[in-house]
Amino acid sequence: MNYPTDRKESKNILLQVIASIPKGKVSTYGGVAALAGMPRHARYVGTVLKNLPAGSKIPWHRVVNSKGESSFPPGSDHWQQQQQRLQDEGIVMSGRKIDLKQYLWTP
DNA sequence: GATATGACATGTT
DNA sequence: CAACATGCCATAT
Repeated sequence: MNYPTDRKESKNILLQVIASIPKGKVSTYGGVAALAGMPRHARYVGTVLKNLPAGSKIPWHRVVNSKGESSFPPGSDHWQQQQQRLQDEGIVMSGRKIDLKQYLWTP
């Protein structure tokens, strides 16, 4: 059998990957997709996170775009949430971006 | 099934 | 470095 074309499965795999990002590190949408074995599905990762029930234990804040920025509109609630949580994990930001060279999770 | 949308990525200006 | 253009692909209408 090939790789999971079942939406249900693939979604769980993505969530599992995201859940395994260690505290203090981050990953990118594309990175998560790749680690989950589905290249070019960066946008799908976003779609999945969007549908997460509020209060989910999934560390969605550890997923940023390839530039190391939050994908949310600067200043928005989610944006602040994310910034806050990342900072609480010891991640230092230079401006609105974080240094992927330093914080990107590489298993 | 055609068209639009989006928590993306990458290459060009 | 920032703005713009293209490519990508699952979902929603």
